[in-house]
Amino acid sequence: MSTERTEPAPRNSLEVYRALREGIINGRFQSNERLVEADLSRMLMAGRTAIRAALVRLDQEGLVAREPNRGARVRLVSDREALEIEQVRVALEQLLARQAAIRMTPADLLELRGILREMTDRVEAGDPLGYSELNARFHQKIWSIADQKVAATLVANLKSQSIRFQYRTILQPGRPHRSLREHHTIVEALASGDADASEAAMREHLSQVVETLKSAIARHHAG
Amino acid sequence: MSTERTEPAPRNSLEVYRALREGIINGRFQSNERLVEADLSRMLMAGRTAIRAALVRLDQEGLVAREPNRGARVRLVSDREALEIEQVRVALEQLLARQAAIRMTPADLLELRGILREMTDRVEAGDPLGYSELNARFHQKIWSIADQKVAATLVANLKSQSIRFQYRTILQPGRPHRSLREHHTIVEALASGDADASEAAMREHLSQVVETLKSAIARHHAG
DNA sequence: AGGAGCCGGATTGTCGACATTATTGGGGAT
DNA sequence: ATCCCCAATAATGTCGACAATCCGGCTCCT
Repeated sequence: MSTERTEPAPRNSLEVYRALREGIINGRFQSNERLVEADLSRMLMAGRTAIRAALVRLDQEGLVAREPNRGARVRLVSDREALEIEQVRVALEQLLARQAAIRMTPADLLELRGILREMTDRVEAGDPLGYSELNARFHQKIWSIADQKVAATLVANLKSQSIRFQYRTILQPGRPHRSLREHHTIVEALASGDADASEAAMREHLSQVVETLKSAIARHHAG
Repeated sequence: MSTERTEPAPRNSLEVYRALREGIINGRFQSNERLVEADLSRMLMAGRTAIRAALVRLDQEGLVAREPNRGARVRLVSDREALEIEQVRVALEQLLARQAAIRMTPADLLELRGILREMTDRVEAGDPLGYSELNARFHQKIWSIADQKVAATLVANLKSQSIRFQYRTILQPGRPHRSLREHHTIVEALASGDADASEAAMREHLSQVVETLKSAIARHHAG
């Protein structure tokens, strides 16, 4: 009973893939934990073939690492790599902000402002978790406005890889207010339809996150 | 004998993966061509299991498209998507140029200048193919200087997806000389260690490619 | 003639068994 | 006691066969 993980028994390989993916992202599998095909097969009530296909996919996606003849384990992303990922994310979100500025409609703007207002409420209510979720919605809305599938997909993938680090960076003292100001700036730039300004605002905002992450890592290494 | 494709008989799934990948990128498989597992199995002298694993990987990589129960085919990238890919590539190469400016050593600079000189020779010799190859080496060198695995991997993947379009864009009248000038500017910026200037120079250079691609697509739709 | 439904070939998805490869632990020689 | 080699074990990689699914054409009924 120690390894009781009551899953709703997926059968085909797609469901296995989704179940594993979720399990990794939500941290139900520890980082660097070995993923033995036979075990997963019993655990998820699926054939080894399905497990195998799912692992190959997750490997290519960067969530698990597979070594030939030595099995798969949950991929551990180093501090260094987390930083790289965040830097790439900045670059891509700049592009998305730029495109969003070009394609934005009045309806989109209204929705963004709505999210922004909610975010303000959460900050005033001292609800960092709710704020964090709205923050995600804010950015996703921009992605959908930009209408760039390639970039959006890549960003989403990167996010799933670095999810463990996010908690560290978001809960910094003084961050919420600053973050809120930055989001305001972004919306204003988008509203004016200025692509360059939007890109710059997004860069400013996310570079902040990168710096926070950098110092968090430095502190982590020191302490 | 119509389907004679003399391959050196790969056996394990890794080699199958590589062989298929190469075949797709080099255009030995037409765009949108169906990839029937049994056929590939015979053609590459490998079991269907290996083929299957390779196809899953290539699917996740974006080189083939698999629909459930309907098989796999070489993924056809639309004009629209090719443009998106190129835009993402610009964003990533900007980041790489910036990092390269920071990490560059004198030895790196020497090597870059060497490549640049060779490129000049090729232009004067009127050898667009050799120029194109050197161009690739130039950019790869920058990636290796930047030392950012995440971004470099993504760029490499994107390139393999859009390879078919590249031929169109590189062989434009007047392009070589302009391209050469832009490369010079990039090297100078890198040499001065100015991250912002390097990023801007790279952006200038690749935006040019994006514009060329845009008009090529427009022309293609018209004609 | 036209369309719904159905059969047959072709192809993918899944399973179980077997071969191959790493790892671990013990026994023997020095 | 230490090191090396080798068997035992556990896990992955591969294969062949079978089940499920899809596509085409055909029939049959109206």
